[in-house]
Amino acid sequence: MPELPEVEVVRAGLAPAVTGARIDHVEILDARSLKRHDARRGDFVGMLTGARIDSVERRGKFMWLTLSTGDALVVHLGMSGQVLLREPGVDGDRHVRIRFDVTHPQHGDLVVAFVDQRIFGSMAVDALIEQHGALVPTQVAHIALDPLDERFDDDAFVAALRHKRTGIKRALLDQTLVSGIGNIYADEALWASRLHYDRPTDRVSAAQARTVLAEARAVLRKALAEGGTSFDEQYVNVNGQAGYFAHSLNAYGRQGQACPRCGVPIVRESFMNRGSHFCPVCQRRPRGR
DNA sequence: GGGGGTTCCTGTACGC
DNA sequence: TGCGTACAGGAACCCC
Repeated sequence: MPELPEVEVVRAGLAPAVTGARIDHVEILDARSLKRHDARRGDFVGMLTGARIDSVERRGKFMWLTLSTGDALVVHLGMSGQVLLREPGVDGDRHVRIRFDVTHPQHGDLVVAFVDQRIFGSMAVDALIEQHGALVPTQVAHIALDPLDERFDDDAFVAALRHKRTGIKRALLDQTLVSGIGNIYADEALWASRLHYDRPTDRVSAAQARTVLAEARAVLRKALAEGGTSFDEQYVNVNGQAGYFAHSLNAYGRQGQACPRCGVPIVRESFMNRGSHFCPVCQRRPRGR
């Protein structure tokens, strides 16, 4: 499931292939993949056809292609989204929702396929606004910077986290506080920090907040270096290849297996409609929870 | 106004 | 074998 490392792998693979390319043709195979597109701003196909792709950007789990028209094509992969690069005429990918025919001045013709089994992802054409000295789509403006962004303000994060009145995992998943972290890397960062997922944020010390931020950074960087986390066919890079980080997980998906630190079996609990994996010894449950 | 529960969606795994 | 059901979760949305 795409979190920051997976989206960045896709962005980095897409950028050299499509930067400078012109969008010749757009085909919508499933309009549900346009749920983020505001039709009042214009027709999706019409706003893209003929546009040149100038760059491929990312903030957190959102990605966007800046266009010569001044707009951006926003991409969110959701749970199962993929962006695949294909040779023209090569069909056969399942669950293709939107298909783009592009022409690159050096690389020639290319097909960009937006594939999404569960349709939690989507695409949209959106206006760009200036923020933090950069241009971002309006629908991405509320998303915080991610911890790998050099402009990320550690002190502000620590203060905002401790000011909240919620559990620490819920806060880590709050994309307006810090972006790019999803269920897998939240569990991993909390395991590395020896913090229980339901620890109240107003009872997290400044030192602990810095630790969990540092561990989140470390796990995101390591996963990025290994090409992201793949459990099945739901996450692949633009060439359809899986990442290797699943082999490096310490807590996520390891319920019943020994904690790599203390040997006690990892526990999985349902929390926020998803699984939370933690070591019951290393990550003590907060009192009264 | 912020916290937290619900909802969207489909392929896979599993039980009967 | 086949059917029904639970499960996976990012983020918008809504209610309190």
